[in-house]
Amino acid sequence: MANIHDVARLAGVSIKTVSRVTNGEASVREATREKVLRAAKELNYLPHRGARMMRGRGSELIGMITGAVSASGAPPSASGLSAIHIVRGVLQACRKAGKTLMIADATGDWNEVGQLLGIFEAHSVEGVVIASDFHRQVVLPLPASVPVVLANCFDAAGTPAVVPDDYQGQYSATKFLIESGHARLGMLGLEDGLLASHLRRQGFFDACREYGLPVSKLRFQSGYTQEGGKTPIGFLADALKRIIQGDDAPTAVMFGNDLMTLKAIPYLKAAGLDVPSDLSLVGFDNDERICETIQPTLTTVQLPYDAIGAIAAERLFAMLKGEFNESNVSKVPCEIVRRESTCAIGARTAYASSAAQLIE
Amino acid sequence: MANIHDVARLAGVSIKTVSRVTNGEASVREATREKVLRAAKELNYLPHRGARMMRGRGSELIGMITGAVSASGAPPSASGLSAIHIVRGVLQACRKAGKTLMIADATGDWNEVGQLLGIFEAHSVEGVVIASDFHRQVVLPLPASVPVVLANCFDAAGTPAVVPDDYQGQYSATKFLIESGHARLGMLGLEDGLLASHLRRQGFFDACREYGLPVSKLRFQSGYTQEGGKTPIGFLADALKRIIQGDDAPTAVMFGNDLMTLKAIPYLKAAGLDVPSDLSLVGFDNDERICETIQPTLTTVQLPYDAIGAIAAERLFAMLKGEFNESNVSKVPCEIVRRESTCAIGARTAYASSAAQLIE
DNA sequence: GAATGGCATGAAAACGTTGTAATTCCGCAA
DNA sequence: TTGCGGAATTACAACGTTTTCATGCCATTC
Repeated sequence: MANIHDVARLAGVSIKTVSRVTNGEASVREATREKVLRAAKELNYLPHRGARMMRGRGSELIGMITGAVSASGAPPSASGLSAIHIVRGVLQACRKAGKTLMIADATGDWNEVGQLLGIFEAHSVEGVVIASDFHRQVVLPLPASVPVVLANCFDAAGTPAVVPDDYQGQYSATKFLIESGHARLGMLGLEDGLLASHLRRQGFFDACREYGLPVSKLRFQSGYTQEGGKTPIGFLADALKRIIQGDDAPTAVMFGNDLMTLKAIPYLKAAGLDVPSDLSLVGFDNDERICETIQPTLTTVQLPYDAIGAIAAERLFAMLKGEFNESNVSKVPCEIVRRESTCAIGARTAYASSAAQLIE
Repeated sequence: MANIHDVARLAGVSIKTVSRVTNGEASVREATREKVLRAAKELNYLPHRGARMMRGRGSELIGMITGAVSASGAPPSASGLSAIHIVRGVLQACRKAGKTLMIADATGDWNEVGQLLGIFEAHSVEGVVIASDFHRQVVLPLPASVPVVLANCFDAAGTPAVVPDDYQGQYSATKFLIESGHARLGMLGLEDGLLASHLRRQGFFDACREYGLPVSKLRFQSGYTQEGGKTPIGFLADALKRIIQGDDAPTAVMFGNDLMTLKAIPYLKAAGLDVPSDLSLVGFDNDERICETIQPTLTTVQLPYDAIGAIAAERLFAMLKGEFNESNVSKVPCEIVRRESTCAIGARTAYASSAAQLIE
């Protein structure tokens, strides 16, 4: 393969001029430029990538570390939504910006991140997006020598991060229900200990307080977990029962994710409750495979993984351009997606408060 | 990032010795080797790819073109299994071989493949794996100037390809049922026109003929489709009804994928049929999110996407080493995965052949 | 004891590109 | 003509690795 010297010789100029032309720099006379281009074409010249990398030039390469690929197909963990959506968001942003994405899969082992960062660096990526499978705080093997943006996670060191606004999401959903006329609400949250669980509970309670609704601890249940893909149906049913039984049973229940909402529906049916006329349901995640395919279609809060990925990538691009970023953690709002599983309280038919007793 | 000089300094040797160690060359005393490795580890040293490439080594970079990422979250298409599993297989093989994977998403548009190949080439990848979302024949924008292996698809030009053996998969499943004592079989296949649909139908019929079972066209239904994520439940129910009604109703039914099996179960229940005592069910794909979580767990034929990805990558590596490959298309066997939805015919209880009439 | 040869190691060159700083070119005003 | 300023161009030094060749060391052989 011809190199820059061959082209320079053939065109009768110096190698630097060839370099200028191939990089589209200014200060090259048109006649010279054409000479060089002709020579390059004749020799079928392509700049050697390795040599370019060595000079630290922009590689147009973005790295991404995720566990989403190896987790694919496995039963969902804390959030029902696959982090592959974050990958998708990053991919789209990269494509728009003309960057190429290199993906490394940490197979869920956060300890591998350091090594993977090294590999990316060896390939001279311009920057790296590190995505977590769920919203949490992490510790990076610092200091990373390439620009890093965290997606769906954040650290104590102040690394730029993009996370979902779980608090606002649940707050908005609660507000939406209240403004639809619901005065008694229930919630079956994710397992305790998760950051999302904590934030959403807070959003739920705050919205209730703000509207003067009684916040009954009884109507908030959590701790729903999944062990090795098997859903402890019994637990779900028990928690659900505690939420919807009694005289002042809620007219709407919000869930930790769409999947548990899906699993709850048979129990509600067994209890003789119609959705949404007897009970409005609100999921979380906006997993379209669930929300759009069940009957009735599911109103839910969107966990904006696509947007998180896209925004993380854009923040990275901004950093690469040297733009300074004031706030370290961007919170992406979780919008409510209205479908058929909720209705205004006016349209609600009689609610058999004792129906919950039928559940076993 | 530390470079070879830093390591050499820390280890108290020359850079050449470090180079020898990192490349596994002989002629390094064990004590020296250890010193170097320790220093490299401490500095988190990784050889710079660019510099390596300049010395004529490969980039250790593999490209992959897929539509799986952009398709994630969307309702499944022809096959219920996401092609992300193929990505996973490729990723694992790459990791094992010390290669780094670059992923480009064709967003389902096959016309983009040519352009993406160009981008990969500009990044001097050593080779590319192109994966299809479903088993089919494709046309490449030839000639690609980098080695290419096709996964889950093939072309007429004889590009090396790795595909699932749909014929053998359905043949094996049929044989398995027959040898379990089932003498009347039904099948609800994928939509017509799909290659997989054709091959599996052939496998089903051939196995039946081989064992002298009557092959009733009536008991084979196909054409099940999905439009924009909405499942035409009515169609599924009708086809199912045609298969299981009548006096000589089948004792086992095989489906085009796990998802349609899942959707069929409520109808079978409504018809008063117990699975597996009245009717054995066999899915296709081995989508663990479905097979392992429904009751009873689903016996199915594994669509070996992971293996396809891994084998495609390994064939690519072999090509890169200059190994010549005789056969162009590798067929990966589809193994049956036994779970609870099938039973031997001896264990079968009385079967109400008229039950199908209850379905509406 | 000196010469030989094999092994472990090191110094310096080379790979192809880009960045830096210096140099040449060119048109124009003095 | 000379001087000047800015544009165009060039020479040369990096970048981090591998390769080539030279060297030091030690045991073996004569």
